[in-house]
Amino acid sequence: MSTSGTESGTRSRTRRAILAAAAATLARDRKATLADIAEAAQVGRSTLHRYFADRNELMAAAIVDSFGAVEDSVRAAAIDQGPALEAMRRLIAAMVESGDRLAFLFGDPHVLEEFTDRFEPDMSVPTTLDLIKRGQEEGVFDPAASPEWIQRVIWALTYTGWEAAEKGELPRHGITATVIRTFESGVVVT
Amino acid sequence: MSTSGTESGTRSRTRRAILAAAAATLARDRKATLADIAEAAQVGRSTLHRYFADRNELMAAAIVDSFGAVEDSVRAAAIDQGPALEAMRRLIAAMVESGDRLAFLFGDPHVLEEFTDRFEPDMSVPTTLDLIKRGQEEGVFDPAASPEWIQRVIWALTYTGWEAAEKGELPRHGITATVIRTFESGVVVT
DNA sequence: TTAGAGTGAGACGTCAATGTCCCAAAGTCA
DNA sequence: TGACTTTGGGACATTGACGTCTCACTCTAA
Repeated sequence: MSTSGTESGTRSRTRRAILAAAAATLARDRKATLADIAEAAQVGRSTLHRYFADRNELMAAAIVDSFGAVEDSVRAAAIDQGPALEAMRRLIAAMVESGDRLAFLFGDPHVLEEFTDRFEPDMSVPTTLDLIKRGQEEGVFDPAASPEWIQRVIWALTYTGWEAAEKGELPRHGITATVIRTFESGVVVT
Repeated sequence: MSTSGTESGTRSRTRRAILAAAAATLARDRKATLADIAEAAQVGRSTLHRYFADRNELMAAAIVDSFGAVEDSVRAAAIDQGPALEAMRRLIAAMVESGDRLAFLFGDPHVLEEFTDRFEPDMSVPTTLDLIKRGQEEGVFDPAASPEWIQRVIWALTYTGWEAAEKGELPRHGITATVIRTFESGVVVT
């Protein structure tokens, strides 16, 4: 069960299917049972327990996994390069792409809080704040808003876009543009 | 137990304490047990059951109650009067004031969905969507954004403001101004 | 083909939350 | 004060989710 050891292809695939199903299922229903998750992963409940002894272990692993997925996506956006405004657009696009994972991680405020000690200080969140601060220094982001507030707004709008698409109110391909537009200019015509 | 009958002052007070505690507690922890809610209401668990037979009944009553509280608050904002922009500012202020109740109602998407059939919206209260459409006709709200999207943005920002204050990142008295500013102008300096 | 890896189904036992009931104590009002 | 209302706390049974375990079956790689 050590993460360091090499896993057979089959086991590795099953493990990932469970983790992905956990994130996707819990993002849509926070009260989902382990049976629900196992079903979503097309796996028996006993198999799920074979990989993750208890709910906490699964949660911790799913958080680390989802966080890693989001990190990869954000890393690919290279948000420390180029003008802050353009970097922010790439960041938002990357976050929207990780919709499921983000909704799982941030949909329930308690999810992350209870597991903050399970993983090491990450790269993506601090760099988001870095990007915001850089943007403020460049004079493109509202200096009256705290970086923390702006970060919350990004999460909130991204989640809202994901949720709207989830309910069919917004086409998937339109999420990014809509979120970026609202994030940048708000809703009032000037 | 009929809602139509007159209730003694004591019972009425107890009932309201339970409903308010339910909304406040569930807004902060969606997994709160009935024992948690009873404790928050400073009431015995058996007393809670005396007023609400089961969890569903309590949920339904709490939703109706919270919805009514928000409706009252919104009605006082008279959002069908005056310029749409100013009406929107009053609406947002009213929503921020109802922070707890809104966080309870909209914090978990499933809460409302499961109980939509339990209550009818008060038709005498002008809806948020009406105000948004009016604003678009007046040319003050982005015509490229759907009214539903704008409504979601209002909810999301209000909730974010409430949450930020809840975690001490934002002073209570600053929520409204911050939410309005972000809602109207976004985050990018033009 | 064959041994071993991996799996599904399901039987248990456990546990926390729930819902019901009762009764003594405290509160309320005439 | 005395009748009536309301409450708190505890005993109890029920339920659904969990976690553990076994066994027969399927798949995979040599």
